Amino acid sequence: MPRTLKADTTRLNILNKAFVLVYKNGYQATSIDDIIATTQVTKGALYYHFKSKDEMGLAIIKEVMYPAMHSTMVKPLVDARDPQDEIYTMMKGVLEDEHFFNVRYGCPAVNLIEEMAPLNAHFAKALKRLFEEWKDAITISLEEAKKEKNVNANLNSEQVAVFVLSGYSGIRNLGKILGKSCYTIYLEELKNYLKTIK
Amino acid sequence: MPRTLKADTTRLNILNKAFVLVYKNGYQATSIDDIIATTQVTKGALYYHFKSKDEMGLAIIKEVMYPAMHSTMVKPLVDARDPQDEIYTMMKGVLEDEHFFNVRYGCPAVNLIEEMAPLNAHFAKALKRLFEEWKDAITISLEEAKKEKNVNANLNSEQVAVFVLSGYSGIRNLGKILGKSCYTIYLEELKNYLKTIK
DNA sequence: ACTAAAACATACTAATTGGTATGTTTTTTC
DNA sequence: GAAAAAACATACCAATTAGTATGTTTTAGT
Repeated sequence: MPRTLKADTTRLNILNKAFVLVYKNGYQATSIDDIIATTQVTKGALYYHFKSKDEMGLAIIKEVMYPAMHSTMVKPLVDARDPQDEIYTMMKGVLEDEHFFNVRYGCPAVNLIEEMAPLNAHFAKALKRLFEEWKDAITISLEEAKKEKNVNANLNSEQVAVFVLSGYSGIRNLGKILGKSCYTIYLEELKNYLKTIK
Repeated sequence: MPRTLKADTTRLNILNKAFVLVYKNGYQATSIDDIIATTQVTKGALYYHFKSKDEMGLAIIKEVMYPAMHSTMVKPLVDARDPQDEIYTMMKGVLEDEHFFNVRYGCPAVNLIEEMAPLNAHFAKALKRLFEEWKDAITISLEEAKKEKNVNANLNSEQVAVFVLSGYSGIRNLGKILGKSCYTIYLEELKNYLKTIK
């Protein structure tokens, strides 16, 4: 449990650098030694802040991934007046953000689901929370749009949300083998699809 | 290079058992020792058939995954007369096949793309071939349907194919955290989407 | 300034990793 | 049936793994 500002800085330094390593190489392929090498933090310090690698991994999900995903994926949909437009814009923004993410390495959360969900129930639960919130944001925005007659009244909002999420997760995966061009193709067809729920 | 029938049997035994281990635990998390333990094949025999773990991994993709995916995903679309129907049926069949695949562990090929595409160019290339062929099968079936006026004439077939593939890959990922129910939801909305390309 | 806890540092460990060196046994070929 | 090659078996190895034991230094509270 960190108290001092310095300790907090150390903890965040570990979390952020470890996040990047895990993002690029996978969780299991990132060793504690890799992390202490790139953070310049000693093993004693690391194990003072986290009692195991898995605890650190969970902290990465909750303290690094969650806030990042929330602000880029969930927030843009809150109070959406025109979900079709806003879902597309959000998706385009996420896929074109090359600051945090890039085509080659996909999406940190999708990667971690793929690798760790079957192996670690705690990871699965934390990652599920991430995507449930995103799904709910889409669902709610569609339900609101229904009231304002901006989308088809007999639309199954949650069904559409799951469909959109699956597209995102999948194109992040395909991007790794097909390259960035498939993002553009996907976005074009997403646009077409969103038109049809009017 | 195997010659005898017995040697071929050993090789295939390794490949099939290793495939299952990799499918369930990931490639990097599956050790050579794990493989020799479950196959009852000694290390000497294994390294007689494959000169490295990566060579074995490539053989798994080409000799186990490729044929399996081809028969369940590509073949059903060849000579498709009504692609909307056949794409849906194929997808339903793939997602409901619990013999080879299951929700918890996702799709072997998707898993491997996620884990290995950024780390190993040979893996990426072999996996790309798999999905390119699947994509082409969908594209061609749609182009044929255009001629017979079964789908919209100004449809971008490849774009639809990429969109469908992304949905598949994504729902395999989401299935790991949301469980089997999301397969059903996804299939329902896929059906809706496919109606719109008429 | 003193003390206790917090924060970090160093040196280790036992287990596991992919791979190899050096065998023996089994088949094939002539 | 003998020689050669193919197929397999055993014992090892250096490197890496997550984690720990045992320190020292820094900070906070009085």
